Amino acid sequence: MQNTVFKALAHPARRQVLALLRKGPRLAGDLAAEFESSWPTMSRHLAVLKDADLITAERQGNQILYRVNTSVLEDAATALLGLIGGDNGDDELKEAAE
Amino acid sequence: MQNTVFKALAHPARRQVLALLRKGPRLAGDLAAEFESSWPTMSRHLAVLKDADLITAERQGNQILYRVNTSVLEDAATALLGLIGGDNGDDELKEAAE
DNA sequence: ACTCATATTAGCAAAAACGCTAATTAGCAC
DNA sequence: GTGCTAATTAGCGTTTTTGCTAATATGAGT
Repeated sequence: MQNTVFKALAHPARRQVLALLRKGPRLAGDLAAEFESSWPTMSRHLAVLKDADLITAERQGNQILYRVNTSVLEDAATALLGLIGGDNGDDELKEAAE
Repeated sequence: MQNTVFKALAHPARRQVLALLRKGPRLAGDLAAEFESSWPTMSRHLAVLKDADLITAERQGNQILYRVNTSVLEDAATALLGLIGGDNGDDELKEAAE
C-alpha cells in the first residue's frame, strides 16, 4: 500500500538505511553497526521497510542480506511528482495506490 | 527540515489535501468540506503541512487561502530519487537537508 | 547435542500522532 | 459595541510509534 511506504519513509533512520542500501546490498548486522540505536531497534526499522516492500531480505547462511527495492521507491517519487503541476484529473493517487 | 516534510507526507489525508491543492488554491473551509474528519482535525492537518512548508496560507478577508508549495514537493521527490541508483557518495541526503 | 554468532520477536514504558468537543481568535457587517 | 461566519487553538482520551532489555529463533561449527 502507498500509505505504508510513506509511513516507512517518515523516520530518518529508515531513510538513512535506504541511502546506505543504495550503494549495494548489505548484511543486517553491517547495517545495524552504522547506527547508534540498539540492534533490535534497527531490526524493527528494517521490518518496517520490508513491510512497505521498500527492501527485500535474503538469508545467506547465518546472516541476512538486505536490498533496496528500487521500483517501490520510484513509485513513491512518481506519486510525489504527480502531486505537482499536471492539469490532470484528481485521481492520480488512487491509480497509483493499486 | 527534510524530516518534517516526510512526516507530513505520512498521513493519507494530508497527501489528499496536496492532491486537491494541485488543481489550484483553495479556501480552508472548502478543503475541510471534502473530508469526513471534523473541521478542527483538518485545520491541524493543514498546520502540519504548513509547518513542513508544503503549503502556504494567505488571508483573504474572512477566510484563508491555501496553496501548495511546489518546490518543497519537488525537493522531496528528488530526495527519493536520490535514494535510487547513482554511484554517488553517501551524503546526498545530508546536502539536501540544508 | 552443545556452543557461538547473527538476527528477530516479546514485552514494556515513554513519546508522539490522531481526532474529537469546547473554547477562542480574526475579520466583516450592522 | 453586537452578531455572524471562518478558522484556529486548547484540552482531553485513544491509538500508534519508538526504543529499550530480555528472551527466542536460526544456522554453522565442533
